[in-house]
Amino acid sequence: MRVVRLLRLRAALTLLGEVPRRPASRGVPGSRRTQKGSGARWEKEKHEDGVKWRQLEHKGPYFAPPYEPLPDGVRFFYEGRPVRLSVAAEEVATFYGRMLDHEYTTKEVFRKNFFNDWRKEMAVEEREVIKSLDKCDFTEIHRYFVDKAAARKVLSREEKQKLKEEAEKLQQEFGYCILDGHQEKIGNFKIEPPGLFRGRGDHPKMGMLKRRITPEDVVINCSRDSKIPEPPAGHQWKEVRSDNTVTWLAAWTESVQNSIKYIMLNPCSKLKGETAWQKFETARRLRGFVDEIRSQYRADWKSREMKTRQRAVALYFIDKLALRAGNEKEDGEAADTVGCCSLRVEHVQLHPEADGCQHVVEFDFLGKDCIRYYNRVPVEKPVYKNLQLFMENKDPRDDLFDRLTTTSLNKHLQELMDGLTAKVFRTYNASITLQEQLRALTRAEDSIAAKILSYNRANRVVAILCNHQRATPSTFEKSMQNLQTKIQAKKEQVAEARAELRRARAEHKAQGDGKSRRCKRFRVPVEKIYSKTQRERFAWALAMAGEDFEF
DNA sequence: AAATATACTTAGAATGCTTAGG
DNA sequence: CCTAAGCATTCTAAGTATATTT
Repeated sequence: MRVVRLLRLRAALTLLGEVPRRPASRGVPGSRRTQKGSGARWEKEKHEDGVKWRQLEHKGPYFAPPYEPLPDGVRFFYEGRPVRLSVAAEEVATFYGRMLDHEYTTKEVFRKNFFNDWRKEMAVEEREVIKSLDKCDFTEIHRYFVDKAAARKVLSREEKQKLKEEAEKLQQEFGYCILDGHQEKIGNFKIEPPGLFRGRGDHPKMGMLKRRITPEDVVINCSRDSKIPEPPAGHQWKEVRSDNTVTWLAAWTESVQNSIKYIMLNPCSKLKGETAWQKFETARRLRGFVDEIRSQYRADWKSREMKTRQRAVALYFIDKLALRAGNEKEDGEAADTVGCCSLRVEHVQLHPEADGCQHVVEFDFLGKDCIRYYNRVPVEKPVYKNLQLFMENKDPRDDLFDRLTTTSLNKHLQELMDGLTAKVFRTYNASITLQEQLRALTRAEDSIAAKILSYNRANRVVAILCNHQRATPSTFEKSMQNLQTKIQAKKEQVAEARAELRRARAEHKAQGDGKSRRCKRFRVPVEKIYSKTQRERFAWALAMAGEDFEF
């Protein structure tokens, strides 16, 4: 289950933590900051407005290794006859061939886009021959990559070790930068390799060729007086600039959506940690304004201005249901998904009465990543009445909030509280929910195992609020699952019984253990909850969270 | 004021690694 | 031991937010 990890930690620490007394990270002086109020330690060395660094030095990005042509024995067939492809066409063919067992290759849009882009890479003669994807046979190519993957798996211990060391060497060479005198880990130092675009849901561009990026596509950002990264031999950077108002080290434009991709720092870096911390401070500040804001939007439900009413109802949804803001998107460029402000009439249904409640709104729409949001919620009467009004004389495809944009909503929020935007409500409500759940579910005398169970349950509640979920398995996987359903059910029963036993044992042990019995209300060692990486990433939170920290 | 560009966060899928159970 | 389930990490698509341009 995926849950916004920052808020998880932040709120969890408040209630769970045996919090280590150690400095947050290098560059942060040793003494622990005071428990409430501003995060003086993390604010130290603050630059003036908009400036993100004084010094930035790095080695540039790591490029995908060049294409290795297929061995002669691996052939591509057209209409049953082997056809020798040019290197350029072959490379793109391998992108498709290796995906043959993926559901994508059964989708018409994917196939059409791939074939269209593939033909562009072909030589004239190839293009004259290869005219239909249905007549293409990539099975040998596919087999080749399957075998290759299998061969990797059965490598000897030493060979695997060698591969690991090579990866480590790469990490050492390209994975770090110097920012203001400190070494920092980079998040994504590798340029994305070429391949076929894997858009989610019904993406109109799925299958398109994501071009290979060369140094000539890449803009480097570093300090003027630093050692400028060397482009790979025989190449040049598109541009080298020195802009210290941004945090990225390198950038390029991706060929499918024409959007800019960035090389940036790892979340454990000071820079990222600071902004994450600030984000929580903003959400925490909202606590002091939220009552006022709520009575304000309630009053606005009766405003004479339609614009204001729409804004007030939308804000109510964002607050109550943790919906995303819902920016507009260009159609034809991406899958048809919506958020709060971009909801259409077809996405909501009004029920005067349902499930024994009055004024029920039924939401059914695709949100971020094409994850379905389905919910039936009783709402207050004025909200219901307003929705009826907003839907009057509209087509299903019309905007529900036709007088509202994310920009105007955020402008309004900014006036209510400095730094307030729509997404802050998600952070705020998720954090508050986790904290309340932890309070409700845990007791001081619980064993550590029981507390962890409560913690996981609390997170599940937050996940439901935020509609975090994985896509349903593909039809292929589904049929596999069906075959195994019976076995699975039995296994689960057994596993559940085992888990129960283990839990009982753990509890027994914990009860008997004097040390853990002395635990205070929420104490659980932080290692039990967060992996090393997570603890590094949230060093700032660990450093600032005191015994009595509350969100 | 609408469209566009830019920079940054969020989040699911894919992949890698560890560990529990046979 | 080996295997596979489950967790962690990596990858990159898809969001949000806002500044700039038209």
